[in-house]
Amino acid sequence: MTKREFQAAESKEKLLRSAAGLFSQKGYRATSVREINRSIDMADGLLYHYFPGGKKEIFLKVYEQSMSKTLKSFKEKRNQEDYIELPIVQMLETIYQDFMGIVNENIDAIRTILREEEIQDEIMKENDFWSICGSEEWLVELLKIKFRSGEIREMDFECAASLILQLLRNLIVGTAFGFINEDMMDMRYRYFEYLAFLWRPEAGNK
Amino acid sequence: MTKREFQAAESKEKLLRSAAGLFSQKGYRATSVREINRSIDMADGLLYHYFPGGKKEIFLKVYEQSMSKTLKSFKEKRNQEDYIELPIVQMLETIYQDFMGIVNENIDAIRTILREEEIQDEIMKENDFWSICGSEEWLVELLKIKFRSGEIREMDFECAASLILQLLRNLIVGTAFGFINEDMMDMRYRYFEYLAFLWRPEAGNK
Amino acid sequence: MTKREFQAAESKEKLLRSAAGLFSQKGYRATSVREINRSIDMADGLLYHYFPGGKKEIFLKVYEQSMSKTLKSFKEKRNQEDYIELPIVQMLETIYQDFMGIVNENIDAIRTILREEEIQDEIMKENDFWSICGSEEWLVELLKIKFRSGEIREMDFECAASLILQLLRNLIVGTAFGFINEDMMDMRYRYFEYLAFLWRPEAGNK
Amino acid sequence: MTKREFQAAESKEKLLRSAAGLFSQKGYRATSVREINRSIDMADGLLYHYFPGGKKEIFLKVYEQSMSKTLKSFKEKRNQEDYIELPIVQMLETIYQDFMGIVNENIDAIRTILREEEIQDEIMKENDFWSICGSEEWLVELLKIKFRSGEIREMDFECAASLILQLLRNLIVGTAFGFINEDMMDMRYRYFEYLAFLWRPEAGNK
DNA sequence: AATGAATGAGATTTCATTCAT
DNA sequence: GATGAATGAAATCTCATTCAT
Repeated sequence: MTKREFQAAESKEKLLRSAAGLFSQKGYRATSVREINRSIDMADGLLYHYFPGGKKEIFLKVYEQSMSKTLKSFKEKRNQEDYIELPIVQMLETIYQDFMGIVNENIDAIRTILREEEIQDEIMKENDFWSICGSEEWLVELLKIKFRSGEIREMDFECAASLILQLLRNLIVGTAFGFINEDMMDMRYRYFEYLAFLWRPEAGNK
Repeated sequence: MTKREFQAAESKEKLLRSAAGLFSQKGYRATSVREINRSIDMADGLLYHYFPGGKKEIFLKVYEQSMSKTLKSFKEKRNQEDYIELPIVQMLETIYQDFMGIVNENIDAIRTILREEEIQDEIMKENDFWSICGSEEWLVELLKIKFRSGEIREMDFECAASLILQLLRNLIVGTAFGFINEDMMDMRYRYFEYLAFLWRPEAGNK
Repeated sequence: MTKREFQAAESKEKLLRSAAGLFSQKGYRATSVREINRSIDMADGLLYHYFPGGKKEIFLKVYEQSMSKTLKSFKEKRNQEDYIELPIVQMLETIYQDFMGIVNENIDAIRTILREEEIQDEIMKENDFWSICGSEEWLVELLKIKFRSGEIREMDFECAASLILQLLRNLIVGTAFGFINEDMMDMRYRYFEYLAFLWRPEAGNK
Repeated sequence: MTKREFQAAESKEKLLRSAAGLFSQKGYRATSVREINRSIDMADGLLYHYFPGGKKEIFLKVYEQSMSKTLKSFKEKRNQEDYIELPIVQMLETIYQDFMGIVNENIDAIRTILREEEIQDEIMKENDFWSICGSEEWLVELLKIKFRSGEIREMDFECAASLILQLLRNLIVGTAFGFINEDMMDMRYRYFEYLAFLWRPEAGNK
């Protein structure tokens, strides 16, 4: 890579970073192309050199970059078998930690996409955004293993998995829109214990 | 009320109705003041006579109107004691029905407010938007009554109530952003049965 | 008409005049909307108040105004029966005078329209621009009358009329593009005498 | 010529060819420098190496090339003495054929130059564009020869020649601007016969 | 109360040209 | 010779808001 190629790549990267920041701060519509350029002292025309599609293209690229990373992370997590060894409460807490870690890293992109009607459809269709927490099979399997090992009682595992994922999805949106506060977060351990209690094998069956 | 005052009130009402429709259809930024005026054949300047704060004021008024209705509805529902008589599954279904009925009536306003960052903070602060499903005490009480009557077992009732409300809150946002599809809706009865199963008094305790 | 309506009409008229002048001076593409506004000290947005279609609409309106006047003038001229009384050379000269008078009044519009590929098709189709010298029947009739009165000999009158109209059309384009100079204009009397000579009834037939 | 010089000449030629095509297709203003470069896969800066005057210079060079060929062709034609042998109608048709052949080959350049006001003056002044059909002496001579051989009668030969050239000039512009249709073209034989008829030596003089 | 003409800042985008590499 | 990144002026158009009538 020559010096020029490096500089070019850097300029493009700077544009993407600047755009990502502004988009997440102010949203798509409220961020002007001029602002993106000014924030990195770049001439107005250059953005169209790197992104001929203009504002829309740079937004989609910003998203693509961030979202593909996120989606990959989610899939990797699910395949890990670390969860099996843990007792129920710790298992739920670990899933939560993993999930929220990824969400927090990408919260800006998630919030921005959710907010921009104009652009949302294109992104949602192409990328199946909500699939990130959609296919619940891995969790169903996990619960069944726990059942077979006698840690939890028999029940509608699909329902259980689905409800847990709904809670996780709620975390994403809630975090993005700021209606989940610290108190709610801190209550989670109590939630997990409550679930573990409900799932406990019945005394009479022992 | 003089004839003039009546006319004025009528004009204001027409403005609010038209604005509400357009805001929910296209969002705040994408709706132009001119559009609002044209849709009811009103001169451009007149809007500032009724709403000196301009577009922003009219948006806040639209929201206020819609939200205060919504909040009132929620509170009324919660005070009803119809839920007590019902068996668990029916009780959950009825709560769901009541809740979704109100959400659906106000879904446009909800969606618009969630989407418009520029304006959201002002609204959220003033009105404690999320309080609509926040104070869970009424549900805690309900569950306790059910416990006392022997329909459900003892457990962390605050946790149980909180989780149910989280699910309801998820429904609001999910419906607003279109990521809850029919299938998910239809699964709810299975959810309710699953919960009723988990809550069932243990056989050994009888 | 109130004072305000008058002012509004005046503003619109000023815009049209300014646009017409600049378009004819520099052409459509080379004239900027800003220039039009600056030349009459008008705010940039106002043009779009009067002509929501922007630059294209104002151009078409300028043309419409000018062209409809022109087309009407041409048609009126042709219906006049003043030509019949005149001897051949004077008749041709009078037709020429009438024709060029109209052309000169509208030469800016004609030149601009001819030049602007982008816009030409729309105008040509809607208005049948070249019809202004197209239907030659009136001239054929005129020549036949002259023949019957013995002033000219028998010949292919349609050809004769068509050629004369081609010369007139040439005058329009030539004047518009500046390749007809004064000398050529001054030669016209010689042309007319030449034609009169060619058309003279043959000596042997007398 | 070194290899370098050869490459340079080749690059220049490629630029000119591509530019000529694009200019004639879309006009001067509507053709961007970038388009020219892309069409031959050339770096943006290189055009200024070969043509320091930029877009304007390349346009003038394109025109020069095309126009000088055209002008040369016209002059060559006029010097040919093939016309003398032919009877009047065939003579006119042959002149027409020769003329239109040249016009058609260069119609793109002609149209482009006529359309681009910005550039027209420079070209017209330097090259006396309309001289291509201007000096009518050759045609005057031709007609005089025909008179002396008894094929046509005496008349104002300069007028006759001038009128014929005006018709030819009309053909150029009409073809360039597309207001000469097939029907008009097909009528030309009738025109020529009409002229031959008018020019016929008078019966009584024989 | 009502009108709509007027304002002007600001948005996105294009493009000929320059210049360091 | 060749590259394409960088520049920035300028173009068209939108829109919330003001104000004379």
